[in-house]
Amino acid sequence: MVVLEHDGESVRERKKRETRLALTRAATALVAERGFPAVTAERIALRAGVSPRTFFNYFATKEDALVGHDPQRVAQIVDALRRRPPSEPPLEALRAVLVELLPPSDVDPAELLDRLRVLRAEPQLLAYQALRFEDLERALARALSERRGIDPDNDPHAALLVACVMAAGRTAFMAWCGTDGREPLERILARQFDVLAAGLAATARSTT
Amino acid sequence: MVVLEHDGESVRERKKRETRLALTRAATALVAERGFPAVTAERIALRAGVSPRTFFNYFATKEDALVGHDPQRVAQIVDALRRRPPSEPPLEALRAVLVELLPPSDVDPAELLDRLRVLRAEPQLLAYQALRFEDLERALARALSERRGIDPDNDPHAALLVACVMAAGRTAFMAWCGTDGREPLERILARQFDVLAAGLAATARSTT
DNA sequence: CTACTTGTTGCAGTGACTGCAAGTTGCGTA
DNA sequence: TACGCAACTTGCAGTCACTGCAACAAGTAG
Repeated sequence: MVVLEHDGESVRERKKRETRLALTRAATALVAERGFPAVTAERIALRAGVSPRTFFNYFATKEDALVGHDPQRVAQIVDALRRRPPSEPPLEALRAVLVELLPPSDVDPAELLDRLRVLRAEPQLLAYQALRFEDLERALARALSERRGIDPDNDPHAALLVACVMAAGRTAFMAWCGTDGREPLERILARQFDVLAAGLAATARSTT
Repeated sequence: MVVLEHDGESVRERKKRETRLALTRAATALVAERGFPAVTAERIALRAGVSPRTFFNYFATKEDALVGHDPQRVAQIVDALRRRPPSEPPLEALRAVLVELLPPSDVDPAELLDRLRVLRAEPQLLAYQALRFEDLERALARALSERRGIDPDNDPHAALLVACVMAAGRTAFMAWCGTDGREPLERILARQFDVLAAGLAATARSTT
């Protein structure tokens, strides 16, 4: 149970962060024990030591407590993509940006693993995570189309490329979870990008 | 408003099919008018001329009335994949199966387009659709891993390949919707597969 | 026409989620 | 240190998604 450092924060900020963390921990533990549908928001709140109403001050949905979203993060990644040199091939630009920024740095890896394990077992949560990934996917596709000067709403090439890249991200997270975190996420992510870059046709033929 | 042929069906079967169709049509129209969150299950039922309770006899969730799932379909596609010759490269096998079986044949294309347009505008529905696609994705990844004799729960290669293939499917549907159905879905789908097969790296460099 | 099966409906109940109107608590200021 | 503002927590009442159950209606097979 690692508590990451956060200096220069007020008492208020610390309390909020603690409550938020307590809620996601409670949610993760309860869902691991009983399964997502059997866990009520009320129970999560009580285990975390706050009122049921407060739960919804922190998370808009039960799913949010487990998946966790961060609009800033999307903006950060898209900005990084925009700052890449225009001459760089899109796949390389995406790779550079995502390998650096996709692995969360502000979360304890052990807890992230716990949450991923729960996620993998609960279809409902997986769908919710897909929604979050799709936010990023759309934003990236838009940025990429603009970069190439094509109408973002009708650019199947960019859409496909970005979707494949996000697939690399998703599968890397899952594979990382499969190794129980023993192999660093960055390396797995890099390997998935290698597979993509080498061309799926070629890779698919080999038996690994 | 095309009503497809269905012969040899009993009165019961016809009524059920009609009610189901009325419900999805009502749902599509209402959501197009007011947006998904503003539409209640009750209103959908009333517009379709059935009681609110009956709505939930047909669909487990509000989303289902718009996205529509079909477990048989997943099984059908996976079976088709299993019947492919083992020597065939995975990407080609997937392509052959999906180009033939992914475009729905039992739905009026105009209504499908309506639903896709609504889908594209509503994040919540998009997420639900992602869940449905993920069902298929998981099943295909499993079949592919088994075919190659690898543990299905830890085969990032297969997971990535299938995810990319499903991305081709998803983006093809969206691009088809973007052309208002003027270009046949099969052709767009085939083109997305061409992009995949040619290797993303190469394609991404070109400017279309 | 009768017995059986299948589908519809209303009702009551649970739980997710929201807006509102109090309280509490941290924090800058006099 | 006491005051007042702003932010956070809480309870309450309400809406809506969704479910199980039991009565009822309608199609079906003999």
